[in-house]
Amino acid sequence: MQDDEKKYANIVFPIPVEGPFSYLLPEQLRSKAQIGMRVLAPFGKGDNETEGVIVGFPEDTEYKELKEIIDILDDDPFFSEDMLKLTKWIAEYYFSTWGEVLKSATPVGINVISKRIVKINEIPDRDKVLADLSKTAPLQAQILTTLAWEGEMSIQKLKTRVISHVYSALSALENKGLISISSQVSQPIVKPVTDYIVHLAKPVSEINSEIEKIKTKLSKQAEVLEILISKGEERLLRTNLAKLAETTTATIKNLVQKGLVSLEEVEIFRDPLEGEMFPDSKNLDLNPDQATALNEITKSIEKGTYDIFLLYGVTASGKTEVYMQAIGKMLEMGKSAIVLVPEIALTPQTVFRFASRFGKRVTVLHSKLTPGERYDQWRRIRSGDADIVVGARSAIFAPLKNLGLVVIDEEHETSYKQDESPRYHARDVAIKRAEIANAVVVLGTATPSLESFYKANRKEYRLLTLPERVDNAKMPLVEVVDMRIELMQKKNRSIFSKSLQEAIEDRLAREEQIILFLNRRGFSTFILCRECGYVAKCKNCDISLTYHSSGDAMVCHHCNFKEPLPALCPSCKGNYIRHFGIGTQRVEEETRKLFPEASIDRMDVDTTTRKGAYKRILEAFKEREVDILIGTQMIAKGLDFPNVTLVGVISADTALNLPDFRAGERTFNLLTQVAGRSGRGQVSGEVVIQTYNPQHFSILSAQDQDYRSFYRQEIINREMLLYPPFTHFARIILRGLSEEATIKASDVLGSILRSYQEANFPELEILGPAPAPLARIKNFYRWNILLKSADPEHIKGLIKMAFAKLPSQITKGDVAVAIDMDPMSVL
DNA sequence: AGCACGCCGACT
DNA sequence: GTCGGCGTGCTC
Repeated sequence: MQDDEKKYANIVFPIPVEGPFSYLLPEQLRSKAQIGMRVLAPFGKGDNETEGVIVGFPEDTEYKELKEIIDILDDDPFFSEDMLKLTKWIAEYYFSTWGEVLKSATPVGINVISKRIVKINEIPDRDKVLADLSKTAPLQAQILTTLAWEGEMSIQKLKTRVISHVYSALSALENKGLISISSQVSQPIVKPVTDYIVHLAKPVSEINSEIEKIKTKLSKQAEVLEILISKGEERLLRTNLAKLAETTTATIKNLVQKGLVSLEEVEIFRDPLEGEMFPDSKNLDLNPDQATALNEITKSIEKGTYDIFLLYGVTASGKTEVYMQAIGKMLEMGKSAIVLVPEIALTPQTVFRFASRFGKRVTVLHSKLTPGERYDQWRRIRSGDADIVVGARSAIFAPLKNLGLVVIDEEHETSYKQDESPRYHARDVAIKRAEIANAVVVLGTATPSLESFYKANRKEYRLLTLPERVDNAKMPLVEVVDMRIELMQKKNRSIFSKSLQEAIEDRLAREEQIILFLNRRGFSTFILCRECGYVAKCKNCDISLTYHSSGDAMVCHHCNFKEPLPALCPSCKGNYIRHFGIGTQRVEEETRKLFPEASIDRMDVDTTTRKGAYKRILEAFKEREVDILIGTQMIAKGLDFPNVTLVGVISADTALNLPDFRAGERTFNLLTQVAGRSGRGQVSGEVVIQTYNPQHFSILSAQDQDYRSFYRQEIINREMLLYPPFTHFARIILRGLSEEATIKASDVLGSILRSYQEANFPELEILGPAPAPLARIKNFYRWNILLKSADPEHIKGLIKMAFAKLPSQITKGDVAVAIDMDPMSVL
């Protein structure tokens, strides 16, 4: 299209209303405007200056009174056409809007933020006006008083400071001429940072004689010059040079003024890996299975065709080495790669391996980065300076050009699903992105999700198998201990079975390391009065409180509500309040009691809140300063410590009894993953799993480390009950502070859905409405409606119809409705 | 989401 | 008559 034909532009905004909206493109912006650029445009009743994205240039529009785009914010498109296509697909599949998906695909802090500013006008007799107002309109008086103090403030701030419903009062005040309201745009929070490279401005001989002159009186200046000479061609940044000479940049400024050095301005990229050392690493030798897998992947890469591989390799089978060598091939072909890892697995270990192999071409993206770091890495990726991205879920939106490979490590991990809107699954988004870019996807795991293995069996994915551990390491021997027998027959009331206790003693004697795993933090799981049966519950949630020995408090694991442990039963005033069930704190205490000579550490959410704590604990364990590491699922995954030869699972039952269709899968995954931490080195490993359900197939399959056996049984269950992968679910969650309103809204929505379903989608099944298994969280009542169909298009169709014109009865009483497509759980 | 408009009970 | 609480509807 010719520039002068680009009269209109279609814009999407980050609002929950589906656009796009058409605007007039002023003549001076027509040559610059391109699809994917961000713009500023007046939007809504108050013409608020809002940031949006150009998604098209329509030739014509039905709208008569178009507004004009104010400005274009980018010099080249911020979103590529591929990325626009991908985000549009996400919006449609996961019931979000295009604009909202684009927003969540943008690094935080770079948006312009538009605010409505309220300003108090000059009022001749302010005190009198205020006094009159406080009699007739106290709210207006309150707002005016607040503004008199502050001068001006945003409506947002006013809402939090005074009351949330301020609009009618504001318009009344505006009509009286007491205040004025205007729109104000603030610049992005994060900006590029610059620094200066310091050059010698004169020949070295002249500088040397200058050094002689100033050596005694201006020793720091002389030192700076000496360092510069010694570094020769190396480009030194002003801040680094000052640090080296143990001085400030003022010293360098003086040298500039004397004409001895000159400064060259350069842009700095804030680097999350700054200051860390990564020794070079070379490709390792592959065993035959690894070589076959790599060969298959490489063939697809070379053909440049869209292909999906499921790399099913047992724990410690060397999947990462396969990924890295595949990436190596990719780089040779001038293409780029994304490696997605679960947030929890983004340990220094993973980053270390990639950075050692690929150096500065690697960048990391995860939630712990500062906005500045994230923004800069984003730009490094855009410029092609970094072409390998290792990151958590949202790194799937990294703006790589010429994408050739996407690796999803631990593809079964539920943390790949975002639990707020847009509720996308990064694995499925990755597959879509690869399809658009004609790239190769590698899904790696020791315990494939039922969905992925099913697709591999149906040849939708290509299955690659690594059945052996690398370096001839053996799979660990797993013993399952029946804790019922332990109690009934052996009269053992300890949290440790005889087997586990003996195994620990044995390893301690041999100076090998031990991991004890329990997927529940805190000290106990619930607090009960033995006289009247009272159980301490959270006052905000429908959940019993967990006792934490640190701080001697009862804590809610959902909302973090804390309460001191009562001395007497609050219900019957008896003094038989006791706590039951075990958490990691209790395990730590019992372990210390039983093995006083051992060095013990614990790793869970409670011990890793401080920055760097995570790294410190793992570092100490790696250096073998710690014999026994106790932890939650944080230690179940990805850790590679060759000296660990025993893993003890204190209780395998925590996830098993949850009322969720993935309970069995989750239990098998967790047990297999944690068992995989044992015996990764030369000495073979052992695992002891304690359980009250020793006959359950999830536990028996985990004992044999036999995924296929687990799959064969679980897939039968899924087929019988028509659960995924045989169907798709959409879960509609209704949430409200009033139980009555929540139930009412659920009923209304349920019957609307049913009426459309019967007429249009007879095979689609509607379950509920019913209270969610966690029926109250943080004071909100929760009700579920589940839609189930083999065809996700039917679910989409039904939801579209039912939500096209929602009666007000649903949102009345502040009931919020959320739709979760392909939910990870129904809790 | 964010904002304005319009309806209606409560209070001057 | 206003005021302000609350539901309704629109945003190029």
